[in-house]
Amino acid sequence: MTDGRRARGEQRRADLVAAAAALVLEAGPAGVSHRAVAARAGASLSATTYYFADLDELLAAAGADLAAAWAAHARATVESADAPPAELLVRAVLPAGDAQHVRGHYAHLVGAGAVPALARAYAAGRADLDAVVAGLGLAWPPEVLVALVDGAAVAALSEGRPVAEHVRAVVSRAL
Amino acid sequence: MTDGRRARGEQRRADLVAAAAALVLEAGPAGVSHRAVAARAGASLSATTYYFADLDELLAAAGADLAAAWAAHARATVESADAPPAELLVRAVLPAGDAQHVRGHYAHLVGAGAVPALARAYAAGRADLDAVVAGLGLAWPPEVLVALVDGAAVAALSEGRPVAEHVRAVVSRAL
DNA sequence: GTGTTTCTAGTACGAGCGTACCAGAAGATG
DNA sequence: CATCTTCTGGTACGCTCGTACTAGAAACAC
Repeated sequence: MTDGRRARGEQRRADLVAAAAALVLEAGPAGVSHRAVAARAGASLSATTYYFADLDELLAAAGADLAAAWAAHARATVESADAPPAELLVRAVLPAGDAQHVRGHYAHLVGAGAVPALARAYAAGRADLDAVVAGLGLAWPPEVLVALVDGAAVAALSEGRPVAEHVRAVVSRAL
Repeated sequence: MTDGRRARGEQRRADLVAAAAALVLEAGPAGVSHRAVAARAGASLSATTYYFADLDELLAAAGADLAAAWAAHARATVESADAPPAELLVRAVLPAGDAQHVRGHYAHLVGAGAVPALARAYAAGRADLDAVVAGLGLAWPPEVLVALVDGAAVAALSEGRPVAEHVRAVVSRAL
């Protein structure tokens, strides 16, 4: 291996980004601090400031990661094709995980547009998502279908109701 | 007036709640601190702890205020009936104000379900909203229509695009 | 080996936070 | 008048935060 330092450093950096992304899903963007990320990644506090100029940069990297993972999850779900289209739609748009993860996902989503780098990442992810959803063969344009799922999810989150269940009910009422 | 102290105290308390609600819309729930609320309401720091046992209680009061205001705004918009139904739908569901207000509204919405008192307030507000939207005479159930607007708004927020514009586009594509 | 770059660990500073406490002003009651 | 309750203002404690700084370990080049 030439230059093991570089490789080690990139691994460390990736660990920090992954830890930050996990924290976003678990505790929302506000739960991401230098110290929390370091502890989660098993690194020292200084590592976070060595690899990222400030917290915004770390959050942006984590957000780009989350946006990419979200689009990849959607693609894998739709391509598995192991359920009716409406069910695939719901599973593709909603992130996997418990209620806290879903809440973290949407909290991050709502705040993402205020950070240009994240806005771009999510625009790209959403374009990917729309393309995938269009392949489901449902009657509406993909933006409409995705909005339906997102909107139903927000409603469920605001009332503290089970998200997937409520989303399925709204989708079935619409199709 | 009998007992001017009591009346003065209730006014003070209402001022604090209003200040907290304004801060939620301007800076999101994370922007609400005892000190920020006190400064905004023109009160001293101690007033916030005198009227509210802790920050959660203050946030809950502000949230209940926001939920009620949101439902009232929707009702007034629909009852004005001074635009086509689709446009009334968009105006009723989206909060008035600039992009920051809309972002604050949805950030608060997503987090509300985690606090039982807020979940109840928003459930009541949403029931009100659904009833009002049902009166628009559009082809879909109100939950579906509201979800469409909320989902489109979240998409726009995540990409940093103008919200109302994007929501109108999605709604017109769906109807 | 020496020297250089990359990375880690530890510590420190100043700021803002939630919250608690207390002295006193303001108004009501007798 | 005096007394009691309600409310206000000011201050303080302990904590976490972002960020900066420095010393040294680790991996490479020569």
